[in-house]
Amino acid sequence: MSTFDSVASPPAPLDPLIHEASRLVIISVLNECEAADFNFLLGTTGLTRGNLSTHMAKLVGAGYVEETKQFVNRKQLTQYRLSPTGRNAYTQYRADWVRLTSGSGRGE
Amino acid sequence: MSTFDSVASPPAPLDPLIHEASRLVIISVLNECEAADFNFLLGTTGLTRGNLSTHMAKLVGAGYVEETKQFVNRKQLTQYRLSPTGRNAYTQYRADWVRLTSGSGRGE
DNA sequence: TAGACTAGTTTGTGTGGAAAACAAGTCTGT
DNA sequence: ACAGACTTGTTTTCCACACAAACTAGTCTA
Repeated sequence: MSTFDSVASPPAPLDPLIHEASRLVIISVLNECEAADFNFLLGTTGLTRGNLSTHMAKLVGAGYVEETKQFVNRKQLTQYRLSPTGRNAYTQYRADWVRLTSGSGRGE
Repeated sequence: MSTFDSVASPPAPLDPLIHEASRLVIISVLNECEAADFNFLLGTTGLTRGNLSTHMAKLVGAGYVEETKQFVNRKQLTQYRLSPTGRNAYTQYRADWVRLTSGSGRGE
């Protein structure tokens, strides 16, 4: 038996889908704005189209974000909004992050 | 010219060296404990040896962590501590993260 | 109807994180 | 004193995923 066998708890694993930097930006934007379209996110996040597209696909695929596609003025308009699941996950993520960076509950 | 040209500020880029989940755990542990040895980090982070080794190498390489190797009781003992640079970077990272997740300064 | 623009998606590529394999040294028993 | 197990890390291999370039689909202008 080593000195450590199960002394310290394995830290809360920080939902990778949210923790990834680009998606964290996207989600935090969506958390403020009730809904945001593709171009707005493009501007606020600074991502390329391809990148934004794949990240959104993942978030939608995970059920964190809801997608609405429509045509306005004969143009495609894709809008995104955080789902309740996504909002919960984001809240959970932030709590985990704070706990992690504040020393796992032992107090600073 | 598109609707967005430089409307929203490209968000603060969250130092990737710190943001990566495993290293974030490591650094936050080091930020509490004045110094920690390899096995202690192994226990608290839950990483494998190989993994921990490579992450520490990166942190040391970046100057965020200082490494001290010695022999105690004929055994190798490697200790790590956050450097001033690392501590600053960590502080900066946390500030960036908070700003990001609080809505880029527009206030929640 | 050709060419440019908008709005997004799909496809390659390279980085880098995770675990397996390896290395170097120590201790224990016989 | 030598074989085998254990400790303490390091190196190597593999694979997932983020990024950007290329592509697709539709609209507008001349």
